[in-house]
Amino acid sequence: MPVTLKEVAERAGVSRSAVSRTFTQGASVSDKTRRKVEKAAAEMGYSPNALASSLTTGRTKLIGLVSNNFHNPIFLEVFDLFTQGLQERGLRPLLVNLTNETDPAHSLQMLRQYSVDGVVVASSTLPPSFAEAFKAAGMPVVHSFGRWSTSPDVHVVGIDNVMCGRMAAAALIERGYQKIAFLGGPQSATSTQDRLAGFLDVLEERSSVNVSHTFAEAYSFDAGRAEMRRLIAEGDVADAYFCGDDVLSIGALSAVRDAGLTVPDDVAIIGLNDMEMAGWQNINLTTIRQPIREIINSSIELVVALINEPTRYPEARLFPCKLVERGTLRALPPVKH
Amino acid sequence: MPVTLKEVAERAGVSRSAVSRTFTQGASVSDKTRRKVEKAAAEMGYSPNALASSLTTGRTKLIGLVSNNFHNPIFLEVFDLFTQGLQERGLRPLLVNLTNETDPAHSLQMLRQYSVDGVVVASSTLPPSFAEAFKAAGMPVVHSFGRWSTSPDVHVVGIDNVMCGRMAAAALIERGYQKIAFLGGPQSATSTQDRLAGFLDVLEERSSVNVSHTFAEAYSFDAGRAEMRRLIAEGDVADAYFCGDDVLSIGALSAVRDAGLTVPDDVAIIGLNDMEMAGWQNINLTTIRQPIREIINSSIELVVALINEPTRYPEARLFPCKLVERGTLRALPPVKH
DNA sequence: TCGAATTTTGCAACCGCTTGCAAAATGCGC
DNA sequence: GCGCATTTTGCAAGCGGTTGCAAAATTCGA
Repeated sequence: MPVTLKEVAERAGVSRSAVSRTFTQGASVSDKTRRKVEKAAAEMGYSPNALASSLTTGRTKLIGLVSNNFHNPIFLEVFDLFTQGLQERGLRPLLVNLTNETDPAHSLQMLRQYSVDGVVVASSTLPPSFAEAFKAAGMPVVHSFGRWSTSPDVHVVGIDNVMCGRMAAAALIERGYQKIAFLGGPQSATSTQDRLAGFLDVLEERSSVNVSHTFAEAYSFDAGRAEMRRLIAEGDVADAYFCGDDVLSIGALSAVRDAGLTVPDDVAIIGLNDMEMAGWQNINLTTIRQPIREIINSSIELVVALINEPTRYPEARLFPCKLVERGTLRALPPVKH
Repeated sequence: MPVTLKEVAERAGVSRSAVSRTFTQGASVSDKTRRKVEKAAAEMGYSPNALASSLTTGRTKLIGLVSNNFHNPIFLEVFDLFTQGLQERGLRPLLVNLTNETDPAHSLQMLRQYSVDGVVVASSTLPPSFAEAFKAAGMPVVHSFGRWSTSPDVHVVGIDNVMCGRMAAAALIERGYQKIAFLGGPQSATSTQDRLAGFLDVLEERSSVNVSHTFAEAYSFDAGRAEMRRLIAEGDVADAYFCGDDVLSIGALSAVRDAGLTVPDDVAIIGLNDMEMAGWQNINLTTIRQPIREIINSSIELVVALINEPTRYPEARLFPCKLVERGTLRALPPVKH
């Protein structure tokens, strides 16, 4: 049904090569034939079949976007930025949903069947084994939101979660909180582990502050709420919590308020991500902003670079995070002179 | 780099056709050669190149998923269900982001270049012209969340928005509200128009109730909040609002509460969608549930059916919605005998 | 205007896989 | 064990493009 190169060639009265060349960047065609071809192509509504050309060029312009976080609102932003960023570069995202998927082999096969040019693994909870498996199969891969310290061979773009943990701890100390806790995401997530490590790193030296930590079962509202309810029921509530991420924070917040406690006076909460919803006035969450847009643009640039330079030396691209002050942490005490 | 059919054939000591046939359903191969081939394939880690085979079969197993709603949390659920549903059937979603896109021609080209087998347009705000353009280009297309009444030629899967408007009106009347309003999404969205039509349909006959309506600029928190603030500032607040969708409702709710009004006593709100977040205890929104899972499964089934039967007579598949009672509407008055 | 240098063009092979067709192999009944 | 029907197999062409190479056309200098 769709019109092919051959038909355009016939109509334009030129060879198939001529048509092919007018549609490939930097090929040698005279203005005259180019015009003939373009005219014919326009008349017939021809556009080249990217898949057919991929056979000979070895490039599909397909980028696999694999993720397992389809319930965290932050991922809407991720998808939006990724798809737009890829489209702007003439690339197409092939989405792979890894929910309930534990074996890299299967996803690898899905991607290989479509010979994607590169893969972006966007997840802070997927183990490094996924990105590593793709890399081992010879695919350019970048792990966005991943941990770089333990997978030195795969390109990572994201933030320094340890440093974020430190930043959260510092913010709480500066504001004078004494009984402080970490309410993390799933313990198996590298992001959780690192945030906790940085957090403890700062706080363990301070003998004056009381530190503790627990984990929620997932980065989700329900998990955050359940864990906070448990803490409240046990009667061991801290003054201030650093929560694993924003959606967890919102869950925790709801539990705190349901218990009749006020925020930030009885219990303070600081999140991480700064997803759109964190700024909604009825949420108004103080949080550490992860620069999603920069991470994603950089991930795209990197995976594209990798396509042309597959043996490129692995790197970690880390972006600084910033504290976004809203209503769930008390204000800084006035500076003394 | 990746291993090809030819290499497997050589290793297994059979012809290329034999290898091809062992990997295609229902082809005739003896057990003996099948075993030989499978052994060789396993040893070499071969998996067939879907794109190459698409050249001859005319099927890419790629389904275009086009949308423009990348900021409405409901779409996370949509993406999750779609990608999982497609994967289960051995299909792959090719995501197309139509944010800021007004011309169907460009998206059409993107889809055609990759010769997708079918397209699902998932949006209640995209004009019917998109789905129609795809259909005109000979692509199997289903418009999920679309309006069927004005595009009788394209397959639509979704809900009856007019009926939902009626349902909302009835719910408000049953509960004895007297001053009632519709706070819609963008006026250009077919979903908004239809919900309003159904709403007015029920209410206009009732001379005792006071009805009005306005529109927010988008289906978004900010738009809902802004519109509700405007209404409050003008001092013309109704007792009960039917909001365009859940995210709009949440925005409106935040404005109501900021103004010191209580919900549902001073102002009641009913949304539409029942996205995950509507059930969060700190939101607790009474809303009309749109059966997303059913809509999406049905959309997938339909687009798959369309692939094999392109001239299939167009149909609209509408799923009933249900009221989900939570905390933003007062309870039903007791039944009188 | 002519010949050499340069650019443009078409041919043909190939990318990885499928499939109609005819030949080869197998199965079956007696 | 034989002849026939049936199944399995390989050949070769083709899907829609790209590209190295050599021939044809153009450009350019003198």
